[in-house]
Amino acid sequence: MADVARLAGVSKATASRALGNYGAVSETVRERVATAARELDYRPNELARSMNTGRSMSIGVVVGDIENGYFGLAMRGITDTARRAGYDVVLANTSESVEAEIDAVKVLLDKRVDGLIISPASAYETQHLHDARDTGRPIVLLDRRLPGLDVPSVEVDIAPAARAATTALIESGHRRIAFISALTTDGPEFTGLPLGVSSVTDRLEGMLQALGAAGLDVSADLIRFGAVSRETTRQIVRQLFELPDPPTAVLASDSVIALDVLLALRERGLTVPDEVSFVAFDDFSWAELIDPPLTIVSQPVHQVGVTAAEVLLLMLQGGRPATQRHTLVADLVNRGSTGRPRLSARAARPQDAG
Amino acid sequence: MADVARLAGVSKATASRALGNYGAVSETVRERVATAARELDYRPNELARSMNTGRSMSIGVVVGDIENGYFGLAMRGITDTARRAGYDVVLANTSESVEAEIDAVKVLLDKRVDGLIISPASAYETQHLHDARDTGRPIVLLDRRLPGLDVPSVEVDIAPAARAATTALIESGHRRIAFISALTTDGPEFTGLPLGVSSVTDRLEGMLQALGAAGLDVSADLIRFGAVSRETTRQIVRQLFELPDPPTAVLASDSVIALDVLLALRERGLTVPDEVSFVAFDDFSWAELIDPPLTIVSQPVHQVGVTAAEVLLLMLQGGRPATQRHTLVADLVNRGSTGRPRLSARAARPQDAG
DNA sequence: TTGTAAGCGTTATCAA
DNA sequence: TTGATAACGCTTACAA
Repeated sequence: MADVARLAGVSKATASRALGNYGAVSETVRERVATAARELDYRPNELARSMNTGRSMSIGVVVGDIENGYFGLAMRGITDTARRAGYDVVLANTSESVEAEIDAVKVLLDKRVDGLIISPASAYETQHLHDARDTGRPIVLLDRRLPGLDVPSVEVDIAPAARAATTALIESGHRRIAFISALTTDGPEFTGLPLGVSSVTDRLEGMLQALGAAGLDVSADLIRFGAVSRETTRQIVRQLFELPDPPTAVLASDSVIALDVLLALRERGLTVPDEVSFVAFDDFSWAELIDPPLTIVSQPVHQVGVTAAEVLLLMLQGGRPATQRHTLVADLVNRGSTGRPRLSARAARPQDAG
Repeated sequence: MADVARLAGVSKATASRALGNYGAVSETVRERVATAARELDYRPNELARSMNTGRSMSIGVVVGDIENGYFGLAMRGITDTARRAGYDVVLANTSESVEAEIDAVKVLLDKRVDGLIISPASAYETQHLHDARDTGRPIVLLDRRLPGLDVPSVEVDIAPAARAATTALIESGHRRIAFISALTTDGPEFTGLPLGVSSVTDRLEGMLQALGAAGLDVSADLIRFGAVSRETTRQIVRQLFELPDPPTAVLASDSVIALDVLLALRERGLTVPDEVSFVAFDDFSWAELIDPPLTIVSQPVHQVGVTAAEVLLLMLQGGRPATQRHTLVADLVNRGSTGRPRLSARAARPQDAG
């Protein structure tokens, strides 16, 4: 910059004003500086710039697993939206570990990101998020809300769709409906809502509402967590179908689980939807490709990312979002993986396992 | 920092040394400073730190489409590896647009990332990458190499697997084998190798080698580009199967195309593998779930990301990678989507289209 | 409209 | 082992 100023025959301050397009600069000087800059292949040091403007023009995004299609798609919405507004995105992956999240938030804050979009790993350990908010930098929660933390969240209103899906199953005659999630809980047993992740709570809540409305009991043994790998999911499916009174329908909490459950079902020789009805939350490309095409609760995932970025952008400009809870709608898409339960499916088939 | 120094009763320089763990500081002073820092909830300004160390401890990653599972998985490998070494990742998505890429590289460089991992959108327009390299900051190419640019690349050695896949098809009796890619080329017609993206070139080269070795002609009309959306892919499939001599086998260049081709095939009532054999490049979760399970050329995508990060990290530490071209191996996984061609498939079925 | 000088929060240099 | 002081490369008063 000093070189540019010298070549243009002006002071550093004037050159800075000319290149930064602020303050008052005469047209002739502006051009002279521009020419000098081009001549010298000048590139601004955004670090220095950020240091005294106090704005880094970067936002931090903290997600559980970028490898998961859900976050990939949301990420796409975030980056595109942020970029259009001149912001860059610093990505941190936590593997759904709170420790990693704590660390990521710290690092991002130290690097002076202007704001944060976070999909918090836990609703219980949130001190670091309170601290982050207390730095004054805006935070937006992605896909999950936090009861105790007063910051905007962008979510999908999934409970109604979960309820609709469950109700449809009940109306088809299902009485034993299982729910499988990757969420890790204290114990393997379901002990009640809310859970550590609101988006999972909402799914379950919708399901329980439907059950309740139909006067059906909630069987804690059909609500299973910790499906974090193909192997654990397989075990869960095994346990479920070795129950004296096995489920006739299964809800999978996301697309990764859906895949593993479907694989486990097939391994056990259980056909969908004849022996087991199947519904997956989340939107994923192959849902309509497989046989049978999957009944799913579709979510506007890309839009979730876009909206999260928009809300953050608004706050970055000093605005206050009209509401703290931004919800997008989910849709139940009925396809071929759900149908009437058949008696044959109610017989446990433990011997079929591979 | 000044406050911390004051509270600890030392100079700014000493406090900085104590907190930054460098230089010589007595144990007592170190503790005094640490206590003061804790007391004041001191957090370093990494921007200021970066400004005079010249290292931002951030790397930039520029990919075509983070939404694509391939990049999502590679990204996971990159972030995890970088994080372990203390680096953050700034992500830029280009939508495979060279202009966006040029812009992204500029911004990242201005923000002083210490290095770059790029999956270049084009092998033709690379001036910005030469410029980037000339800044002295290390660059590693991901998934694609650039003939004219002397920087390390991390790729999958996919030509042999592509050749093996094609050879297997030929040995099964196939003579008309189509290749469909999303790559956008100058014209719709295939005019020869290399193409603008080396990973696509390699796939095709493997296929052409197999054809050549079997003494088979290369039909330019079976090599199709520009399958950028479900609709264009559908059109390509239509054109292919309305040919007087339609293909009996199709190779899909990646998982997104695979999905769209499969959908288009189904729409036309073409069954796999009875009427059309199908092979997809890329690794994706649902390949073994669908019916028939897909024959694929599997790639260690996560490892590609890890290796790219490792090579960059090495260069960041001043090292020189042993080789400029890092290749990982691909495997042909034979499953159910390939088989012998049947005569019936050779009859064009133009009327089946939706 | 322009220039001077101070400041952003660190680390690097050099002397003590 | 420590401290004073000068960078780092910009922006921002304030004055001219």
